[in-house]
Amino acid sequence: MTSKKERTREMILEAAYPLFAKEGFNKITMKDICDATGLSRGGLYSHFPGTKELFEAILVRIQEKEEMNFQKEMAAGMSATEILEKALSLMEEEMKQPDESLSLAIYEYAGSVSQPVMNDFTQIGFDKWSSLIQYGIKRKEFHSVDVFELTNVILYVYQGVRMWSRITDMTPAVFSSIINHIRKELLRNEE
Amino acid sequence: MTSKKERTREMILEAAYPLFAKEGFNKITMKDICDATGLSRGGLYSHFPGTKELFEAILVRIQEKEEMNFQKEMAAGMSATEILEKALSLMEEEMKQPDESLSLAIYEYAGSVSQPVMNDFTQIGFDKWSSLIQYGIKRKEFHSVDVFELTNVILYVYQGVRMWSRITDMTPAVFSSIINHIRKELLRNEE
Amino acid sequence: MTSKKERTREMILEAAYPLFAKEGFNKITMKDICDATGLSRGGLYSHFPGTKELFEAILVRIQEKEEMNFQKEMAAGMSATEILEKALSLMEEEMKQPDESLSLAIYEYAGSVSQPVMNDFTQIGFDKWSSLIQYGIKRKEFHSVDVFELTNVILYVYQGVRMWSRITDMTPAVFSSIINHIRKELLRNEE
Amino acid sequence: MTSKKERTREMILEAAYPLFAKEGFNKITMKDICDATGLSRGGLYSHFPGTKELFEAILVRIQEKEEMNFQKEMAAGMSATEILEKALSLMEEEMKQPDESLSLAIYEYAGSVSQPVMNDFTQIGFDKWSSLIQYGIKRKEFHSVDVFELTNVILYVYQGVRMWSRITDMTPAVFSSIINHIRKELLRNEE
DNA sequence: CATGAATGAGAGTTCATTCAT
DNA sequence: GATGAATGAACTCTCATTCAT
Repeated sequence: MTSKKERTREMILEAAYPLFAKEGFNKITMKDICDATGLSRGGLYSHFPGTKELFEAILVRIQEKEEMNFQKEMAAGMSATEILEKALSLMEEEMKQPDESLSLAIYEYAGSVSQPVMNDFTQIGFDKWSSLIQYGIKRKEFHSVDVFELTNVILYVYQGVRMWSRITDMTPAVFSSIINHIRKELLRNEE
Repeated sequence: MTSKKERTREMILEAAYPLFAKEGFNKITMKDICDATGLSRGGLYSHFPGTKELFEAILVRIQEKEEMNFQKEMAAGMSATEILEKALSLMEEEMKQPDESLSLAIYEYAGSVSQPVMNDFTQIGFDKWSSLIQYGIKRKEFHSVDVFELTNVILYVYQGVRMWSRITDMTPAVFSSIINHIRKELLRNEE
Repeated sequence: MTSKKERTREMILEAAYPLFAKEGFNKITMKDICDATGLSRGGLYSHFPGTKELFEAILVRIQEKEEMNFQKEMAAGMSATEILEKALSLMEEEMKQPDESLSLAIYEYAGSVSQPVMNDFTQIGFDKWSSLIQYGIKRKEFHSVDVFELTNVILYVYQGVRMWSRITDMTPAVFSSIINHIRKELLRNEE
Repeated sequence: MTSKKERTREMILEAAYPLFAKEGFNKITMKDICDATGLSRGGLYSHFPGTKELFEAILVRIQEKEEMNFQKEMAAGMSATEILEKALSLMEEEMKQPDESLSLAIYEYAGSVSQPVMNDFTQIGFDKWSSLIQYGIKRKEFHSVDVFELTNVILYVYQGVRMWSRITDMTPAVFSSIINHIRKELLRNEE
């Protein structure tokens, strides 16, 4: 059974997530998190020594979730097309909810620590998509595209949209045009 | 002759730009800008009432520069391919210098004002690329791609890279793969 | 037992009173009160968000004290003359100690908030004196004067003296002449 | 002919008066007076070294006006009753216009200089009323009241009303009750 | 002289962080 | 442990005052 301390920790991360998603990293203070969790100053500090460490804990949780993707499906022999469609749907859904994106917070956080801490993150995303594309090509479901190139395009166009959708009015048509582009690049029958 | 006030104002913007580019919007304080310009508190405040307004002045200058693009070249009848190649070169150059990018600052700034101030910005970029692509298609230099779709991909993959290159180690190979993707989508003879 | 917070709050009010009495409202800064209380900036601000609210807390305490006057004595059937003499003595004492008067501070404070906050104060003073005069008249101890008129005279001549004694040299003879005037207006046997 | 410098000086005093009347002494800054006069910082400073000296210049002008009172009328043999009625009318008018009163500013100013500077002011007012009352008694128009006492009452009840009328809602009935009291104390036929 | 850009001291305010209870 | 009062550093902002133009 998880200890009380452990549960409080989870509760804090849960409560802090929307704050960071909404306001970014720099604007959020320990006081904000006290207010959001209902914990006292001292109480919060006994769990996390600062916003930096707290945010890192949130990142770790996300990373754990991200890692679980595609591997199972590919191992189970699911069709590449099917995996792709599921992934694109999810992507499109996420694009539509910019308020739940940690993007801004991640950028701010990464800018406030000296060294490139997001390398792992990028690597995970890169591997995920690379392996899916290779899997699709091997199964002749996908065009034999340049894997490196298309992976980069997918990764960064997605990041670009998530970011800008927070700060400009962006219609769903934009999201689908992006999704569509990716699909067309990969799938034969869409030609 | 420009007044002294005007010259000081320009000097402030010049000095503040790299600060915002390096640290983003939220982290920069008026004091930082005092230090960077050598002005006193009061002196700086007599020019700008806060970082928000100062940053907006920087944005206006950028926007003015951005607006001048492509139109002249197209009006002069320059080949679409040539314009594209120049633009892609410039893009690649900019990708290599994440420290000079205001991206992070713009995101933070946009998040700290209530509503979509960046719509104009996006519109300008969109129009620029849309018109170039249409121009290229009309001149049979470009594939007859979906203009809306490809413009979006170009815009946001560029923004994604600029942002993400600030916070991860990104090799030049990534930049060229992106540039290459765009080129291939548009130019016939690259197929 | 009163909480620590409560006790600190009282201590602050106690320490701030003489500052306001001596210097008025506008001249006193939160820093002055920090120095007077020995509290740090943050400590003081956690109790009061500014001089305005702090001063209001002082006013509330005074008002609570003021409200208790005369009612008990009249209810107990004490002679009007006796009550009056006690009140006049107190008044004369107060006139002699301009440094303890909040008058200036109250004027400044009242001028710095938008609308008539002192109406309650005036009303309390008015009721107090009105009821005493009526009580004295009913008991045939006082002349049957115009209650409204004499109440106003008493109230404002007192305020005028308190104010003006802060800023000119005023001899005790002035105080007694005022006190004497009030007494003569009310008491039969003084004629 | 008055020099230009002289006229600017007068203009400054004229423009500054309503500021002090409305806001008191402490709240008014040299900047406020710059704005009100349209003068530049340097320009204003070449006339007055600070708000203190500027306000003193205003006080001197007022004092000069005050001094001219009653003496002429009494010398001309005008009836005491008539002089009194004129004075009371003026008083009542002034009470009705608290916004034009410098009272608050004077109190603040006096509190901000170390020594009692308002003695002259008080003396002038005292002499004015004392001599009128004596004049009226000598002419058998006034009751033979205690001159010292009644002069004090008149002076301070007036100051009290002027002050409080700025900060509470005060009906005209209050003003007339005060005026009436003074009249009754002095005039026989009002008995 | 007048102007107004600039200085610099100091007020207001907020929070990360500590520590007695 | 948890609490929340208190500290103190740092930031925003305002003006009296100066001084080059």
